[in-house]
Amino acid sequence: MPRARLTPVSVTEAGAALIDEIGLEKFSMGLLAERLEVKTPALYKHVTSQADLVHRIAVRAMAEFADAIRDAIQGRAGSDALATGAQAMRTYVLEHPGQYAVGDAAAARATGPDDPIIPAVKRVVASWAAMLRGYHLDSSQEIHALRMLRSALHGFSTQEAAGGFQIDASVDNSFTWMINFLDRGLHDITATATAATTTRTPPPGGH
Amino acid sequence: MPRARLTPVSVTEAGAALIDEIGLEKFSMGLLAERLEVKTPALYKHVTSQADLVHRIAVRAMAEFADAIRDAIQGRAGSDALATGAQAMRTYVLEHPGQYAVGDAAAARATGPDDPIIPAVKRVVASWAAMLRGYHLDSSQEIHALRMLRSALHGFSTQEAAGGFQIDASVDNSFTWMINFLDRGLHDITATATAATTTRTPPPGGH
DNA sequence: GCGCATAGTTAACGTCATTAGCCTCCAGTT
DNA sequence: AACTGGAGGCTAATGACGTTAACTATGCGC
Repeated sequence: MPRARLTPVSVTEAGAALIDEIGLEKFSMGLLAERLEVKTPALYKHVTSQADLVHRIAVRAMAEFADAIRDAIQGRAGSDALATGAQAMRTYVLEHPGQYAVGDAAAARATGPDDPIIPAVKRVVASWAAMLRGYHLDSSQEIHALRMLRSALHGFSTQEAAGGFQIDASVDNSFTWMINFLDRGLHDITATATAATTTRTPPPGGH
Repeated sequence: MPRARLTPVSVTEAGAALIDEIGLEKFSMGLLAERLEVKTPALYKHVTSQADLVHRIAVRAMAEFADAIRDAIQGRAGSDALATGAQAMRTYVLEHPGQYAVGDAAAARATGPDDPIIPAVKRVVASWAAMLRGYHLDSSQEIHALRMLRSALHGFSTQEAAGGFQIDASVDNSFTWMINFLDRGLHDITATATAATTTRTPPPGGH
């Protein structure tokens, strides 16, 4: 049995892959050790606890997620940036459901400003904010549009990943429909920018 | 120590309350037994396993959730029904985060058509569908609008419940803003019903 | 008052996270 | 090439938790 096989990074990577395959509930140190062809206690030479390992996975996941969103939006603007970024998010969640779930949970209960997941979360928010800038929203509405976008994309992606959409046909169509809906609405806000912002905009007279 | 104190229902109710307080991760049979002033194995006289108990909690939660949505929408239509139903959902999730999470998870992996959670899920969907009918959408778009609505409301509520919105100020405003945005968009679809449905509707000429 | 079905109890087992203590391999020194 | 020290892996043990088995006691129907 040769030495120097595992490192904190390699353990984290293997854990990330495993958590995508079997989910956080079934994830265990024993399973990960087995996959690494090592006995369970060996893992503790590289991570201090299961909680520590999961947090490392979360940080790594959020960083990769931030990269994916940034790369998708890069060089695009407006509707194009929205559609591409949204698809990138959906793809990431579908391909890495466990990592996304863990990253999202860790971000929500991030301890302090020194938690290494915070920069990654900030990069995600910055990407979405940059994307929204293409719609020239009133600055007072940006925070609301951002939260709506996060909510809609997060909700759709996680429900799809969890198998929450019964008729699996046309989920693609539903997603693009939603993106079109959001895009149209964001454009209309800009178009009616001088009207009241907190009350409903009257429907346009016709097409 | 008198007899005949616990029942499957009372155990489920106590479990539901506990899971809201401490979350699914920290939930354990030992803690629930302690709260019921009983030793752990006593619970197994009323539920067959922890998985069984959690599933009972899920079914109960989904039924109560369905009731809340139905009651909120009852007797209302259009924008009013949307706003009230959405607030009812948000309130339920914020007040019962553990139960909602468990119910949602159970619904996603519902085994067969004989799973008792299915009727409850169907009632929820029926309520949303009835609400959407007030917007007179093209029938081909209903499924997409429904999924978008579920995604947005689910995403917003769960992220808020998890503490995912950093600046906690104005979360109320963000929610009503989102509801207004969705309402406006749904009205606009109806107004431009004869135009192409899968491509973006051109922005209205002006206000 | 008597029995018995049932709710609850104690004891025990298996699994998992975690820790302690040992062992062994290999890098760098000589 | 032998020496050594530290790092990485292993076995054994502990404690929490889910679960089962076997026992006990209680209160309802006769």
